Amino acid sequence: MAKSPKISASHEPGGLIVHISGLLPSLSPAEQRVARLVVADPADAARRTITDLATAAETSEATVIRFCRSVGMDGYPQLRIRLAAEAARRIEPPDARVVGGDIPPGADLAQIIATIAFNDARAVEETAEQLDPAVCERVVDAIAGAGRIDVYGAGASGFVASDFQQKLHRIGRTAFYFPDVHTALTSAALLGRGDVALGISHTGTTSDVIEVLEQARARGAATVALTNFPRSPITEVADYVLTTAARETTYRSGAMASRLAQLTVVDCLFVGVAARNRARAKKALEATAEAVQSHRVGGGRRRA
Amino acid sequence: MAKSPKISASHEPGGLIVHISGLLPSLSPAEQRVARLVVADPADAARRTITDLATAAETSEATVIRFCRSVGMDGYPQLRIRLAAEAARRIEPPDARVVGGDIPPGADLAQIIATIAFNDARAVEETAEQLDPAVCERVVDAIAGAGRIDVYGAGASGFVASDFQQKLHRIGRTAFYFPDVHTALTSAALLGRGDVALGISHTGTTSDVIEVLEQARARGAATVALTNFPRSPITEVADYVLTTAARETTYRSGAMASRLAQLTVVDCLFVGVAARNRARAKKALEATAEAVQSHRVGGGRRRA
DNA sequence: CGCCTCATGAAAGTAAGTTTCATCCGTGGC
DNA sequence: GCCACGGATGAAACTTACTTTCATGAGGCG
Repeated sequence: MAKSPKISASHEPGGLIVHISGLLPSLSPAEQRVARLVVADPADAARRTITDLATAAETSEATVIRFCRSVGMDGYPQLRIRLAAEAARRIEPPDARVVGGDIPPGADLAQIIATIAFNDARAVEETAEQLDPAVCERVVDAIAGAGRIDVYGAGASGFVASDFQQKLHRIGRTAFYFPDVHTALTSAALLGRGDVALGISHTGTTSDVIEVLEQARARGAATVALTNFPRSPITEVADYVLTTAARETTYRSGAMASRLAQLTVVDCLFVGVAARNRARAKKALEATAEAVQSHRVGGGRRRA
Repeated sequence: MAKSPKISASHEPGGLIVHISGLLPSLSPAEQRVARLVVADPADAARRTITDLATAAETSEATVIRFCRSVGMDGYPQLRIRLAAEAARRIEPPDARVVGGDIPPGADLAQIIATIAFNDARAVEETAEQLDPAVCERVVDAIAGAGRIDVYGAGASGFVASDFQQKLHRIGRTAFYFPDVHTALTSAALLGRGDVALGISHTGTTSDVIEVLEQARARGAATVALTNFPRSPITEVADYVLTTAARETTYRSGAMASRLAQLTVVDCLFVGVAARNRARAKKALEATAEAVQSHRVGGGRRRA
């Protein structure tokens, strides 16, 4: 299979910290220790010398340098400066207790709400910051010109996939979503050049989705991956990689923020596609809105 | 003037750059050359090495160090970091063009992304702000103690409903979602005291959802409405009303931000319920996570 | 079991930052 | 005119930080 050059976001304009946490699972254990220190307190890390940081991470200077390279820096001094800049830009979070992403056992509901909202909003913002408009553009082009679009996703990502399918459908693009792997595989087998397959997986390791995307690619379709981890397996079967920037890992915040981030990306694609043919998209949307009108009761803000 | 080892205890409150330009006249000629370079482009200076900067200022490294001391720094690395931080802070924050909520016809993708993310994040934050923890508490209580939970929603809200159902199911609560009105009505008819019915409708006017909620209420179940409009029809059949705060109205931003706001609310409820029985919820989540483990590739980290 | 790949830190090597010190230059006193 | 004197300055010695190289060992695969 001819592997076309993969397009992914190699830039990390918005947040270095976010970028690093996205790469975290693809790092070696020792590098992860360094990464965690850096992410936990960027300003502090910027103050440390390389030897100091190495000691704190219980590893050698060499590993710290490797870590720098892994996240795309030239060397330690560059990382230091970027971290300092990042830390300065970072606005003080509203409330320390809210930041951890984790919710303390004794938390009351007000606290829970604040924490979740903070993390959700952050995920959305940071995702947008690190999204590469150029890659999006290519994906939008592909979707806008596609004969058919298949959207794949399992579990929580399945909802997002399904949502995107519905959106595309509403503006008159031929799009499908399959809750079932077998059906999805069958569909992928029928894709061809000019079609698009979009696979969504937060971890990037969902084998079902990867498998289907692989199939689609083998058939000549353009493949797009949407994941939180830019070096996860799913990116290897994708022509275009779009990443979210949800930092949460704990079970409670679980897939929550990542879902919102995924939806944000999907919305951007959707609006991009709709903008390609504004008039037609608008007409289609109005038609579909009208279709459900009879299922609305008066008294709302819509016409009777 | 001149140089005594330490003049003032070097507190340069507002800006390092400002501080430096204030000291400029008291510096020696060679130091002034350095200072001017630094003030002219702090970010650039931060990137340079000491030798580099010395050369650019047509002086020696020693003088650069002297300059560092003169402005109250320990040495060159510290200056560099402070400069990087300073430069980062200087960057103009938001961007007026993004705030409007509407996307202009000629917008490029970068603009689209910024706009959507801004509105999405805002919707999440504002929703959290106006959510009434007391009402949430009651709803959480009801759900936590319910024999059965039905979640209703149509169209885009259907995804949210479905998502919530899945979440509740994962922590061992008996929850249902029905994509079809008839089935939903049937289910509602079987609810009773101690059960909970949650209806989601952005506009609050979706007759299908209202009808089902009404049915559930008639059977004695506690009814909860999640809508953006606190006086919409759906609120009339609900014991508890939770509202989102998505301001968007145009077709483009359409149901997008509202969906995220709904998800945020749903996540809050979910975490609230999970927190009611932390141990059991955790166990259930771990068990379900384990169940899908075999559908993930590369259990640990991925490619280098 | 042998081969390979990869992660890792010790140590060697290089570059950056810091200190020391001799020189230079202007100033003011004799 | 000559000579201290003191500050400014850069060359070079020196120290520390950063980077590379390489040997080792663990884990995976045939």
